[in-house]
This record gives sequence, C-alpha cells and structure tokens, in this order.
Amino acid sequence: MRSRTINPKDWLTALVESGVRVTTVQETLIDIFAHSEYPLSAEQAWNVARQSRPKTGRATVYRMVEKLENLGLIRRVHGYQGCSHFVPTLPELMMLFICLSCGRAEYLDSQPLDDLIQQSEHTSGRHITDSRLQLFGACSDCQQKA
Amino acid sequence: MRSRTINPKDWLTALVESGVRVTTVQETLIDIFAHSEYPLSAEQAWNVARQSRPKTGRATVYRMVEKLENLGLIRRVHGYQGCSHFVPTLPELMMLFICLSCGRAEYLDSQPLDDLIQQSEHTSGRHITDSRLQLFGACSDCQQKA
DNA sequence: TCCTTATTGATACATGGTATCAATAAGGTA
DNA sequence: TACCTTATTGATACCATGTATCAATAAGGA
Repeated sequence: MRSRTINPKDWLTALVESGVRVTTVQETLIDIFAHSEYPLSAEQAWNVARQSRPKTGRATVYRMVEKLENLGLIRRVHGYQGCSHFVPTLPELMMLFICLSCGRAEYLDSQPLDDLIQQSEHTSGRHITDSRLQLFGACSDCQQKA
Repeated sequence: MRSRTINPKDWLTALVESGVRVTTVQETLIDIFAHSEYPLSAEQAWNVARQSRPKTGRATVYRMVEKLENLGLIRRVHGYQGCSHFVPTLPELMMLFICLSCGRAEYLDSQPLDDLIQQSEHTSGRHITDSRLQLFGACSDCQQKA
C-alpha cells in the first residue's frame, strides 16, 4: 500500500524552476524529507541536518520547510503530536494514514472519497477546493502484533 | 445542512459528571463556545470572556479548552489559520466544512464516508480508530455571491 | 576571476501555550 | 447560616515554537 515514488532530483528541479538558487542546505533538507518514513517537524529536520552539516541555521530550516510546503513537495500532518510535522507529497492525491503505534505514515488511495466529495458538491451548492483527510489507527503490521 | 442541536446545559452536566465543581468561568466559556458560529481559539475565547467577565485569567481559559476537548464537547479544527481553533462537537459523528470566504463552520453528514472507511479496513488489515476529515471551500451562500 | 545579489546563520524577538502558587470560592457539613 | 476543606482561579514567570533582522557568505552569470 506504501508505494512511494519520490525522487529528490525532481524536488531540486521544482525548486530551481521556482526561481531560487541551489544550495547545499536545500539538498540536505530535501534528502532528509524525501527519505523519512516518519512525519518530521522543522525542529527534527534541523537536528538531523546538523548531523551532516553542523552549522545549519534553525531559521534556514524553517524557511526551507515553508518553501517546500508552498511548492507542494511536502504536506502537513494534522496529528496527535501537533500539527507541525510533514511528509513528502505523493504525485497523486492521496489520503494519509498515521499509525498510532509505530508512527509511520502510509498513503491511501482517495479516489472513492474524491468521487464522494464531488457528488456532494452537486447537491449542496458548496464548492470544495481543498481537503484535510487523515485516518489514525494501527497499521496491519502493528495490528498483527497486538 | 447546519442543524446544530447544542445545549449548554448538557455541557454543564457533562462537566459535573466528570467530577469538577461548577464555576462561573465554566458557564461563561461553555456559552461562548456553544454559541459561536465560527471556530474559536483559546485566545479568542479569552478575549470574548473578558467582555462579560474582565478578571478571567488566560491560563484558566486554556485549561477549560483542554477540558472541553478531552470531554469531547469541542473539537479541534485543522485549518489554514492554524490548528488551534475549536468548534462544538455534534452528537453525531460529522465531517467539518470550513468556508474560506466567510469562515463559518458547517457540519456534513459523514455516513457515506464512514461506510467507505469501514470497507477499507476489511481489505487492508488496518484498524482505524480516529479520523480527521475536513473540507475547505466556499459555502453555498458565498458561492452564489461570487 | 570578479561582482551582484539571493541565501544563510546568529541573534533577538514575538506568539502560543504551560507550570507555579497564593488567593478565592464551591459546596458539603454542623 | 456560618464554617471548613479543597478544587479552581488568576497573576506571574516560564518554556517552546516559530519569525524578523541583518551582516556574512556563497551562487552563478559576466
């Protein structure tokens, strides 16, 4: 169910196309977010970044996180541990699932849900432009262990 | 679509049953949250509360908000303005809709969605215990004006 | 290689939320 | 009703997370 096809190179390309200069901090942070299986906060990303790049500034990381979010490359997780963690965005629109036991983020096909939403738009007169759709629980691994 | 049946008296009852003493701050805050059409933050609730009760303490309001949330009487809105706003919880499980134009919160029937989720549980081996389901866009009023 | 300028990192600051603790007031009891 | 115990409150100080500022640095075109 977790078929992530995230290519850090594409992220760099997206950044360049947004008109910024390519720096080593960017590459470091892109790598961190693109490869983490767990939602990361800016603070956590900062800590990870300094392991390989000790002088990395805190503000810089916060700025990068904001930029990555604005470009749609990472996506905020609205969870129990707060709302300041991020996961990579998949190319397709997918629903997030967070395992409360192991903390991992999984992506679920949200097509049926999208259909449902589109249907309701017609009948209600509302116009839906964005959604925040997340599920919490136990992933199948953790479910089996329990 | 917005059929709110919230009774402040029930909230007081719920508080009492949770084993706390009934105070005037509680009544003030319950009234504020139960009657607001817009999601309110603790800070906003504090400001409103002080209009009728000037000496109300900030920490007290934060404490009450936490208590009301724990009792399930109010519910956190995960939105664009941050994740620190709250709306009254309806007796039934409903999906939240926030109008990005007027800011009002509406409640949508989430039964079809619940069915969908339950279905996916069977096929995936996951166990879903909680969900964060919110939609954003323009309500039918704002949609017509545009 | 040089030069311009976006980006960075250090610092100070703002905001949102929490811990502490003496003063207050609920509400049971005599 | 007055009293007493103790939960709750409000003021303050505090902490954590995020943002503004600005001189120093480094991208990358000329």
